[in-house]
Amino acid sequence: MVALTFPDGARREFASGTTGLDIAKGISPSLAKRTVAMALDGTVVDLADPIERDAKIEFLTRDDPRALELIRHDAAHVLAEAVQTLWPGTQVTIGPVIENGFYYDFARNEPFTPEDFPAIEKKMREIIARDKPFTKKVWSRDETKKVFRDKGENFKVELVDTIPGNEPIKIYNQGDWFDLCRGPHMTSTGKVGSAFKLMKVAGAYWRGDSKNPMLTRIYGTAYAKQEELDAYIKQIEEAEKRDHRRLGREMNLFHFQEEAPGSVFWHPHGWTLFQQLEGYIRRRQQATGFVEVNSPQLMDRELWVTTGHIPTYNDMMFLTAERKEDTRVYAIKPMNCPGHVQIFKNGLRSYRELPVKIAEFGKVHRFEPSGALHGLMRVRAFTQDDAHIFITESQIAEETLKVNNQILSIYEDFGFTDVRIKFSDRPEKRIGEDAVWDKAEAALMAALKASGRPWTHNKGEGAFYGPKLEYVLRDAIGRDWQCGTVQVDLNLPGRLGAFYIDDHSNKITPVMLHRAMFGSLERFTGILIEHYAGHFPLWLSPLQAVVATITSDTDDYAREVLSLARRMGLRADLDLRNEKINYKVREHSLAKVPALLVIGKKEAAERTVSIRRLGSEGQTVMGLDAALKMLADEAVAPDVKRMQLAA
RNA sequence: GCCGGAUUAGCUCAGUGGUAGAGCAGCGGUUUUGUAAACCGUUGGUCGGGAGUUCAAAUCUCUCAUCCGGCACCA
Repeated sequence: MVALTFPDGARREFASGTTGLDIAKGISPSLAKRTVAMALDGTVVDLADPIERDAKIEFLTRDDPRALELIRHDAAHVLAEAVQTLWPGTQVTIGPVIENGFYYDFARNEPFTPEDFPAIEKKMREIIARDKPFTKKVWSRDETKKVFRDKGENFKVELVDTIPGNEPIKIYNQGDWFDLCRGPHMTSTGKVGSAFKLMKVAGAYWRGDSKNPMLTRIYGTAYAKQEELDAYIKQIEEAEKRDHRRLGREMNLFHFQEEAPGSVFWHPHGWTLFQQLEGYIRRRQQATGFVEVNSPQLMDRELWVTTGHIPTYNDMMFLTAERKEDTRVYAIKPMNCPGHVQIFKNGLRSYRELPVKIAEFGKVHRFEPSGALHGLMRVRAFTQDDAHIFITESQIAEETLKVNNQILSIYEDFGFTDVRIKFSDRPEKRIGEDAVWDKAEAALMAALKASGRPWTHNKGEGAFYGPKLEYVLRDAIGRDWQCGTVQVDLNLPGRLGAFYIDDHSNKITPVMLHRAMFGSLERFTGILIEHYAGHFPLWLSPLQAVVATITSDTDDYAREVLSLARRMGLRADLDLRNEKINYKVREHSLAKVPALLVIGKKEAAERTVSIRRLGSEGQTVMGLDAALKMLADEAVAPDVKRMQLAA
């Protein structure tokens, strides 16, 4: 007998081996009909599974949030059957559930195109309408491999070998069609419903390795209800509207062109935004003891051999050509650290000076693979808010924690509170002794734990010279981008011969922390464009106010308003064009100008302005001085505001 | 880098082998206007670059470049 506890707290006994379906039927036929799966002690399993031990039992209907994964997973199976029915000979591989849907990877000589979607979706609807039950069988390893080998499903054969020896090999049937699958599944294909949609096709390497053949991946999504699917599609459309590449063009912030793939042409407004961010970081780091430097763009290639960059990243570095007058080859810096070590090394350093915190808004160049380029988010030339902190070993945890706290405090100023932190430890390709890595990882982990923030472990993803913490922000379209980072480096300072004199007159190699807060200013600008959907807070907005006239009679007063606004430090423009005020309001609203100062005869006569704020329908009339003072106050950066309050 | 798609006026896009188009923007006029598009006129293109097929190519083929969606990569 097994004792099952129901959600209402009732506890009943059943014969061991009774299935969830039996129990549901015993409660009520309609419950059995609505139930798609069950959860035993919180783990979702097939409703047809026999129950062998005491547990808490719950029946899941389609509407249960936990059933969404099942709907999508079942949809993936239906997709696979549809594709194999339409194109016999296509091999199936894997088809997991992902964050916003599912995909299935197929091996077929002819690639699929989105034009195939209607036919595939039609076939999927047929399969769903047939409503065949999902049934599970456990096969032996050899039997499974033979069946799939005979079917020509070579990828599935390979997959069987990756399943750990102690796990059963499960086969799920839906009618005649079957697939190797971990499960669980719902009771039948009909439960998938009709709220699904194929989204896109893409190439993807078998088992995620670029050395393997490329498969065709079909992405799809599915929801319990049509309204939820519609809402999801709507949400994607809305996200596309705030895509930074689109807003960058519409707001005239920057552009790219063929001659400089992956390099930004910053327009005046975009550059203003960039400079606000740079100024913000400059103030923040200045307040915590960083000093700013500037190091050479080009340095001898040999230096980069010493650091280990050339051996690790040769293909991704830009190098100069040899020339008659100078046969040395120079590398365009892909990182600022070697330059900062040179500055640290120039002159004798005492332990009393540590920590030495050297910062630079260094522009680095990296030959990123062509397929990786993506607007401002992934470029070949970018500016880091980079710094290197030279410390003793005993200072690692304390200084790392300080950096961590400043990064999080900075993100908060922009409204990012949901920040993912990743801890990345030693990669396969690395420099330095394992004992050194042990120390570096332990110190970094201590700081991470002290921060009290949630984090995830990114095994083997550290830099070649040390472990790191990465701070990840999400863009409008749901893609994650690494911004800040702090890395413990027990290798490079030694390689470059840096040392300080300790309290016993010994030469000691310092530990170096690499840190970046925005990371790439280009990327952070892109993320902010999307985060604010172009509606920047006043302190960041490239153009803060436009003075717009209604008739030309008031041009002189408008010019005076502009000049006073500028004298107060506001970034303002003047619109004296011979256009109706409706036209001007529309145009500047679309350009996302935060404040519109409208000047008519009344305002000129009374020395007032009519302020219309972006996003509001109405306007308020204020005295000129008060209006400008209000805007100037609001235009103060959040960190400056705090400094003013502290003073 | 790999798979697929795209590239026509400043922008958004139409044009499937036979004389390159529209809307918006721009420019020139008229209009002096009260909070999201006044009216009239008009400029603008080696159809991404190169090669080929053809009497004839924006259109078909090849190739290169860039961009887009994924994958791989990301010091």
